[in-house]
Amino acid sequence: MPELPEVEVVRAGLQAHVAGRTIARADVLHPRAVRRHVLGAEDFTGRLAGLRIAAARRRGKYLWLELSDGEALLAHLGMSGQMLVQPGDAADEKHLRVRLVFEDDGPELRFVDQRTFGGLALADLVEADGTSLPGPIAHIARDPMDPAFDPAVAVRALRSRRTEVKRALLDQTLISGVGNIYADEALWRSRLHWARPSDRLTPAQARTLVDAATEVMAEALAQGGTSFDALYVNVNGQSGYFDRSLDAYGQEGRACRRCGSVIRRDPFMNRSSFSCPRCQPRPRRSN
DNA sequence: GTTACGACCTGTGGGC
DNA sequence: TGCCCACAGGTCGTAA
Ligand SMILES: [Zn+2]
Repeated sequence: MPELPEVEVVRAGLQAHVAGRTIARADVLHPRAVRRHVLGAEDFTGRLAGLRIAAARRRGKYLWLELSDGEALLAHLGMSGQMLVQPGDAADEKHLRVRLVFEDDGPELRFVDQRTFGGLALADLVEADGTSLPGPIAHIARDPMDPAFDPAVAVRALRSRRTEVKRALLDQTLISGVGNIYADEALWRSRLHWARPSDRLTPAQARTLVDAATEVMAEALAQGGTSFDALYVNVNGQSGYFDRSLDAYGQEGRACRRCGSVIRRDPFMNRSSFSCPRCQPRPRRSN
């Protein structure tokens, strides 16, 4: 699903609805949802009972709940994960994977995930570059909404890679939070073709791209994120509206808003890249 | 260490 | 109706 703006919408919902509450019980309904918790589902549920949720945090597309014992409940939504705040008497969702029940009388927190690429795990917090992070994601780069994000660092990282610029932009260890939608939008705004060699971008081009990614994700967050269907929703099951503002992603056959050319689709990493043939010409060889 | 690819899942929509 | 294929907001393990 969910790229940075959509995950941030979920984080804010968790902060509002579960921070400060104490977990009474956790149920794992599908073992694959906790496959990253190496000690297994029993250990996972056993250790959560009785812990209080202090805060909901995020880096890139990863979320975590800071717990009262100093651990973190780390979550990734994968392609189809949802965090839903639901009354306990609401019927189980078809793809309900994990349920958290609280000691108060308030609603449950449900992790629902059709494709099961997402998951939850308990992890220790570690110190990385002056920031407390769950150990398993200590290698993930800062995202553009991080107050300590340094665009110059991201520019250097992108230009150090011998690969296509879109591959670099999607590499979460260089800059985090960008996925297929916002990569295509940032490239369109920067007038760069996705196959341009990342290490041959000028510093100014790379900076334009980083700034475009930052801006498009901020605009998307203001619209509640991007959603084409009921798979991508906030904790109350509602979709965002940024799909109306997309200029490239999913726009094959439509006119480019800038030049009127017909937006094309190319196969890319078993998915798609959308771009404008005139604004984003294919690289010849060396640029 | 870097890079590229298929695997991991479930579901939907289109063509025949 | 049904079958088969293409495709979907992501990462991860493996191999070169
Ligand atoms: Zn154009």
